[in-house]
Amino acid sequence: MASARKPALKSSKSGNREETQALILSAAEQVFAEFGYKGATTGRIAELAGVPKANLHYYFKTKENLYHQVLEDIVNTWFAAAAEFDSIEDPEEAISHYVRLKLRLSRERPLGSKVFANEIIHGAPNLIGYLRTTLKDWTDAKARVIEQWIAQGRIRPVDPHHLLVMIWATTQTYADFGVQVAAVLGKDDLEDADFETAAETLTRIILRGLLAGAD
Amino acid sequence: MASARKPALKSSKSGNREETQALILSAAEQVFAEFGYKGATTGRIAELAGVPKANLHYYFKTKENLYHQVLEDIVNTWFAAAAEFDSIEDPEEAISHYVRLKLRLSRERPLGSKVFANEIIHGAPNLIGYLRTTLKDWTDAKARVIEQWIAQGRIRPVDPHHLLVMIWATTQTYADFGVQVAAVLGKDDLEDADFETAAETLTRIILRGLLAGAD
DNA sequence: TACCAACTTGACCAATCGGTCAAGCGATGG
DNA sequence: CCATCGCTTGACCGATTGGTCAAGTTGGTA
Repeated sequence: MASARKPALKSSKSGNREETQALILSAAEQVFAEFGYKGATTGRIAELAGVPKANLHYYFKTKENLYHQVLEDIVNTWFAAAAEFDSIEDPEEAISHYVRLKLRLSRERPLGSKVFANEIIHGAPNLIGYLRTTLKDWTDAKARVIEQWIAQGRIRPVDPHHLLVMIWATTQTYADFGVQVAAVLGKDDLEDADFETAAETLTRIILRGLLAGAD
Repeated sequence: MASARKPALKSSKSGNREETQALILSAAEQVFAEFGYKGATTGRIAELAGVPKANLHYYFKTKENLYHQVLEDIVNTWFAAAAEFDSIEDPEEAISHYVRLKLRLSRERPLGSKVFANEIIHGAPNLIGYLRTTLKDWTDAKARVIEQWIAQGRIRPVDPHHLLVMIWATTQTYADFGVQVAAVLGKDDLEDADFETAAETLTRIILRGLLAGAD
């Protein structure tokens, strides 16, 4: 034998099962982001993934099924990232960190953000339950922390939920509406420097708006 | 004669030409907003407008054509609204007005906002020219005004373009992501009071962030 | 009355798409 | 060597959809 392969359970000829699935999922994210759910075709996804369409349907029973997986992946990524930040206790540091974290996700995973945005814009038919339970709970918990900061006089009084919405909106816009932002900046694409300027501008305005003086 | 009608050019049996076209455009905006370009079907649009599909194609040659009209209507509305604001000269008043204006548009015309958002998310294939010319020019002009404010020490130094992006993002999110916002607020739909709270929160944070003290 | 232009509409078609299927392939184990 | 199992794939199908068409209908006009 030339070498001992390491088949997880069974081996196969080209790549292993998980590799192919990941390839399809990645292609699906890209195509769903670019064309929307209905506009995406399993044929195009398969082509981008480099597999025949029938093979795609071997790993994912239906297009809807595949879409659900893509959505779930994205939501999990975001949620895992959000957890990392939950512990910070100083308002300035916490908000600054969160803004930069979300901005980095917009930079690194814009396609996922677009798929998510698409889903929400169309009424979130597949995520409404998640929004009303998991996301709402997380938001409420975060809002309570913000209210504590307000009660302690550490930040000015603002509506905590709307503050969180504001942070989501301003950071995700650099992924979802990246084309528009780039256009008004006179560029073809957003670069690292633009994200750095965005982070500076956002944190400055929001933090100063929250911290400056007493009420 | 019972009454003298006023046929624009020629009369017809049910409604006049412009009325029917407006009906179709309104239905199209709704269906495009809900299902995206590809997901929208001319059949559904026609049904919602109360005309046979063939009649829809009599007034609008192709689906793409109809979509262009919907987009143009929205862009024109926004641009007309933006012009109304251009003259205000005091930073605080100007920004407060602009935020409330855009928030009102999100409240009153969320479907148009969603169609626009959809188009941008998918790479703005039909609007990239508009973004790079008309919108960029308007943005640059506005940015110059903001830079004057900064030079005059009337607001703190921030990147003017990113400030404008911030205002767009925060206000349009209440239209495009209304379902998500409502969900984390624990409601089924956003109400007038929510838009008022949003306006308060946004203007407070942004204005205080811009105005507070010297640098 | 006769005619015409604008408008309406049901029936229809070609193209696309999601999904199926059966035949085939490669490797493992007996 | 053969049987089996997981995987691959080209060909195919029914359903949907954008768009067409030809036969109407309506109302104004000469």
